[in-house]
Amino acid sequence: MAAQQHTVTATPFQQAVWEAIRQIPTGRVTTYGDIAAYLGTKAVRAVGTAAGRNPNAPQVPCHRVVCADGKIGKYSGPGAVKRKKELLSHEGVEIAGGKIVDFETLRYRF
DNA sequence: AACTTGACAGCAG
DNA sequence: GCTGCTGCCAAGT
Repeated sequence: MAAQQHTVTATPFQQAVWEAIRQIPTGRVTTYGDIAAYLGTKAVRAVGTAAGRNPNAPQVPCHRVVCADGKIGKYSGPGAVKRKKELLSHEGVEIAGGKIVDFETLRYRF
């Protein structure tokens, strides 16, 4: 009888968000709003919250998720935003003035 | 069970 | 063009 294990069962919503982010290929970016729309909801805030709580760091490239205006948004850890810029720049996404260059072009569509 | 917070987005001033 | 408020939904306290 298996007692309830301490398995941190993330809610279906969270898993859906991580799966959506996981589909973003390298050198590509998407917005929280797009993910929300892909999930069929308007809860862009909830999507952002889910991304911040993402325990699958390398598997879920949440650094490829930015604001709808092409701004970087936020990230977790010290020097978070700066690190996010570096990661994106390293993947071929050019950033200028804290915003993505040719954002609409690099924007990935589900 | 209720209130507050939160990795946003859109519109008004 | 920037700042501020509102709306959205879920998770945490």
